Amino acid sequence: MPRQPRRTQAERSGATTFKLVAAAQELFGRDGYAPTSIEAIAAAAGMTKGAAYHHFRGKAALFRSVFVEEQRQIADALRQAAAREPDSWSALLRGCRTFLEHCLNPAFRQIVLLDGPAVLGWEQVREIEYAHTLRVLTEGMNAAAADGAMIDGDLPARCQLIFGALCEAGMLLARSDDPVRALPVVAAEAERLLGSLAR
Amino acid sequence: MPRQPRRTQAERSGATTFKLVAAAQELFGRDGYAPTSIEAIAAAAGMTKGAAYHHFRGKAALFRSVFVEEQRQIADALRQAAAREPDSWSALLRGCRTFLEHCLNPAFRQIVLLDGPAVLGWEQVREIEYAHTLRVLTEGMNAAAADGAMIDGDLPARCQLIFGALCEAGMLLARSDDPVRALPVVAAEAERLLGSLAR
DNA sequence: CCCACTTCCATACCGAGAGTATGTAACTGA
DNA sequence: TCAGTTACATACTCTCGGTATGGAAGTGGG
Repeated sequence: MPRQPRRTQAERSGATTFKLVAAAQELFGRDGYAPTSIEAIAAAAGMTKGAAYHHFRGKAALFRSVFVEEQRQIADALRQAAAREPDSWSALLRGCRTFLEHCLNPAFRQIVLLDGPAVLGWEQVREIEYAHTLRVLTEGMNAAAADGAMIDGDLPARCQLIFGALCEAGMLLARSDDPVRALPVVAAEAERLLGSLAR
Repeated sequence: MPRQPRRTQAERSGATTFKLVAAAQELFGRDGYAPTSIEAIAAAAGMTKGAAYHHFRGKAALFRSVFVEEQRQIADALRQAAAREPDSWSALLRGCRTFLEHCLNPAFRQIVLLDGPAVLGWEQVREIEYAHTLRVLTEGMNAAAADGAMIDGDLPARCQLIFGALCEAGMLLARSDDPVRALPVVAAEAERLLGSLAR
């Protein structure tokens, strides 16, 4: 009978990668990609560089995991918010507002909006986003279009444009003097933009 | 009577900074910010690091000059394109299309859309853009609004959102399989977005 | 239970590159 | 003419990403 190890390999591995990604998310989000060293991340996770380089190809790969994690989180938030709305159109509007609110999180802005494109390149960012944030947006738009609530056009391209507008709105909002008071006006403008696409 | 030097200090200084910025624009645009070393830039400009660090605080400062130069170039292109249009609204549309075409330039995308925000931060990027690209867009929108061609709302915020949409559209366009054929459809969607704001 | 094998992680090391210190040539102004 | 400033090169340091190596922990077949 094989003796039982205190922790299986999968457990060890999973625990350390989780701790690494969590620490990286914290530091990348606070200080940005370039000023954050792998060594600092490993130390914050209670280990050394060796562990990090064992589980990740390099700094960019670790960042990628953090980026994906951020995407997962916001996609979840968007889904939940949209699910509470009665119809496809109001779900779309609610999603936009939720996204803007999420942009008040500095770590999200730093990782997803500022560093993401530079570190991963547009190709990869878009690929990841299309599996999360953009996916939710696309589904919402398709639903609205299917309900006949939206004027005709190229929906994938439209999603992309709206998404770009929302990202910019998020930055604008977050860097305003009083984000809480600026939210309604920015959200209103975003909804006006979206509303103008309504049939 | 002071003897005439072959070149005045201002001439020397101006010539080297110009060569440095030109070389940096070339390399940053082709390879990106991180993979481009100061030494490589200086060498391409026919000098050593010392010159670069004499005229610029550091790598980011040199990049900033390049970024500003890119902004100047596109702002000029936008102004020229818009000036040929008969009315404020068609000038706005023409400007959007010109911006999209400009996004086909890989160096512009790399410097302005990908690296800019990560290297300079959103604050600084916005400040520079507001003196160039966003300034042109704002003027165009104000003119259109003054002509009564646009629905009411917060114009500064609207400029920002439209600008974000255009940037995303530019990336989408540039990375498509056949940019030349994709341009009409993306431009159409952008113009639909803008057109929906028409009165 | 044993033992070769793999996985996990730490320590030691290497090289690239950003930034600094210092020296020297070119220009300036009194 | 010459002291002082500006422009630039050379030499150096130091941080940091990445690799090589060694050992500890877990795994699976006998």
